[in-house]
Amino acid sequence: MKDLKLNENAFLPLRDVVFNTLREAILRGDLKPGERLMELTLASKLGVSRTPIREAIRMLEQEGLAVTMPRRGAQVAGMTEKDMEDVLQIREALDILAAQIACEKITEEQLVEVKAAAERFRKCTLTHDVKKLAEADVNFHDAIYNATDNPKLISLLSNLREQLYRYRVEYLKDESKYSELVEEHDRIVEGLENRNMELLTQSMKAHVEGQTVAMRHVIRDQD
Amino acid sequence: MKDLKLNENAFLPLRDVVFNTLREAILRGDLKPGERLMELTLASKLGVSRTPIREAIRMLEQEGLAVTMPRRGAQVAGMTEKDMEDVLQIREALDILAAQIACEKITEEQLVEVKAAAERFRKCTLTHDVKKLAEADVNFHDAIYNATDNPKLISLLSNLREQLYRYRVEYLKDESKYSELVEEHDRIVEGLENRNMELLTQSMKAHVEGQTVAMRHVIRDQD
DNA sequence: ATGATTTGGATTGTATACAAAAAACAATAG
DNA sequence: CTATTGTTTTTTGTATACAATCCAAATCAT
Repeated sequence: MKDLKLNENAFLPLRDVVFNTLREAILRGDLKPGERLMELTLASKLGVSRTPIREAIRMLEQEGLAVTMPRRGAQVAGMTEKDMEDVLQIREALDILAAQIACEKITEEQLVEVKAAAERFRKCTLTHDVKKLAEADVNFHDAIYNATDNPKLISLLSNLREQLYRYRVEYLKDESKYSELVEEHDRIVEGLENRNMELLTQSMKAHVEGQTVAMRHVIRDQD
Repeated sequence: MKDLKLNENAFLPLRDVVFNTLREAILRGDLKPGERLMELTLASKLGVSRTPIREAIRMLEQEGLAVTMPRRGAQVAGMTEKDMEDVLQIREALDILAAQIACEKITEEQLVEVKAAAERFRKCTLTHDVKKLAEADVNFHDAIYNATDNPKLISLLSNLREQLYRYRVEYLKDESKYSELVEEHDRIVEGLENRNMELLTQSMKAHVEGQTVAMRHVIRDQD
């Protein structure tokens, strides 16, 4: 386990601060799958008592980032290839759903935001800054999610993305796919702009399927 | 708040027992939307300390059954018509997804189970026992979910169903729709049996859309 | 009266103490 | 040397104590 340090924010209860800290540590890989989350250890590392640690663990558990066996404590949840496939399958369906809802409901303002995000993404493909690129991609999809006006769907999708996060950045390292991604984004924007549900559904489907294939590839290579 | 009593199970940690108890109380309406979940009150009602109560609340929170404002405690989450629509929209997409996956993966054994559940449902429509009927319907859909071999999808769908639960039983009280429901189930079974993805998708879509309309009706009537 | 302010009680947040279970270790018998 | 039992240590589960915050009623000034 790498050193952990509290992401301090004086206004949030400690359980939330601890939750965010652990969540990020898990996502960035500082806490590895299978690693035990021992209350006393974490408590002393983060300089708090066991109480907020325990509450944070209960929260991580429900997010799918930790698993606990009663009386044996919690561990960082592992992500097998199968798990990843399962998540991708769900995300594919919901990403398409989000696009379809957005197609009907998106406002001019929101469309502008989607376009801006697509443009930022395009620019980032030129700078070779993978971190920024990933962020731009997230923004693009979030802009579409937001247009659904369905908070439950939005939070579900962001939870799914979270679970995929560990492999996400990897697949964005393949620069040969950049132009393809930009084109896919453009087609999605076109679909939204013209309220062309058919085109939009097809292009979003192609986009997420492409990502699915790419990530599957990344996972295979790692093992 | 109606009287609460611990669903005692000596092997589970108290937090889980409390969680189940509160979850069921919320779903059956004993704890009403907006009702405060006060730690000390619940603790004394259930005869435990605040610690397991707090942990259970963190879990309910992540399930969407409770909402908490920092330093102000938790309340039972309300379900507006809008919330319900949002959940139904998601469930529709995922139910169809589940059917499509099942169509490819379902085993003979699992198919037998689906058929049996459909038959049990049909029988229940004759007895006018709404509770049993609801249970049979749950079994039918669970049998399909199980065939997806995707645990994350299964647990997501059962969480969504949970959120709809309060209105579920209501819509099953309209006996005039029973024959329609039975027919829809039959078509779904037919689709699975013949591995006819097109038919299956259509019939599942019709089925969940029908439920959506019925529930929307129920909600409107209540307000 | 009305509005600001103080103050007491209620409630949540955090730390800690103690109990119970599990894990690690050591000792002994085979 | 292995297996088994008993003992110690570690770790989780639960209760409780104390601190910080919030809320509402009472008080005070205008």
